[in-house]
Amino acid sequence: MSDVKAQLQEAFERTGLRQTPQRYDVLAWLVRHRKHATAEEIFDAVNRTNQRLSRATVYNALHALVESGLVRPVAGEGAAARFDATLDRHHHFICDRCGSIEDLTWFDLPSKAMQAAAGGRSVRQVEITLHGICQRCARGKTKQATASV
Amino acid sequence: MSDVKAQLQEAFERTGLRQTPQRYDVLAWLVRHRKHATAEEIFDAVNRTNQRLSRATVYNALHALVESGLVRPVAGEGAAARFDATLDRHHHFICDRCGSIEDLTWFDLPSKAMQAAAGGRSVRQVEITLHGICQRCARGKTKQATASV
DNA sequence: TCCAACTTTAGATTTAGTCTAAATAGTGTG
DNA sequence: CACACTATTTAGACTAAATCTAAAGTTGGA
Repeated sequence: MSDVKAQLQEAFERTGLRQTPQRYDVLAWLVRHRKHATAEEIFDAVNRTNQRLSRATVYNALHALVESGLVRPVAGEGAAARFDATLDRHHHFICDRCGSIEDLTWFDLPSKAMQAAAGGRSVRQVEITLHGICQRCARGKTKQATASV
Repeated sequence: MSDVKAQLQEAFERTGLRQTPQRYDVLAWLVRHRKHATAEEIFDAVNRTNQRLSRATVYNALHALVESGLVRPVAGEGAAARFDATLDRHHHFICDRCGSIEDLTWFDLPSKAMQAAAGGRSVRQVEITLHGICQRCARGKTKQATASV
């Protein structure tokens, strides 16, 4: 319990992210409930104990936490937004800064290890996305950015 | 040109998806423009040449195309919707049927090949998601589903 | 203590995506 | 070819998710 508390505090310090009660609550909830929650679920849950917590703050907190690497956004379900009609196999690269998506040439995966990790589940498709800074942005020609949520 | 046309027709036949002018236009546009477009961009573009094309139809068409494997949804930018506060490394499994997200134990990737594919880009993080049918759904205990876009 | 920067808040606003009911198009059968 | 049946499209209303805004509240450092 207080173990977790210490761990979280340490995490905030380590990343240099200012710790506010709201951010702490959001992170703590996410750590406690290991499900992959939506912003709305987090809002509802945290709001139940901490009455006046604004929806916008949940989004702010999540942004900040993702930014500093303590939380990872996962694209599930209908959260697609972009489409790709390629019939050839390839992977993707997404730029943290400008959000652009680029195709990468295909490389094979360790299917043995993958099968093991998948357990009994039947796998239809594997999706690999690398995140980082694209070459345009690296060269400082940053156009603009829309931060990821 | 007409080469592409034949290829697309072939693709429709192969997947058994009924070919309609709207679906054809959407797929053709996606093939021609290799960018990873949003539904809105596709709507705007296709609508420019094919005047009366409804927004809903673009979504319908995309659904159908994704369903039959001709188009792949890519989660970019703000399209996250779910969050995950884990400090331990892991991969994800998303069920096509019920949309649930499960954690998979970590397995290493072929970093050599990956580096090569990444070219000069600096990679901060790698994200791996397997798609398929989860064990609950496989057992027929399907609760319900929200189809992926 | 005071200031400046940062954060939170409530609620309005924007945007993406879905839904609906009616019209249209396509398919197979006799 | 006519028929009935099913699938698809349409416009626009609707819903839900996320962002924005301006004002109020916190915080840490000089």
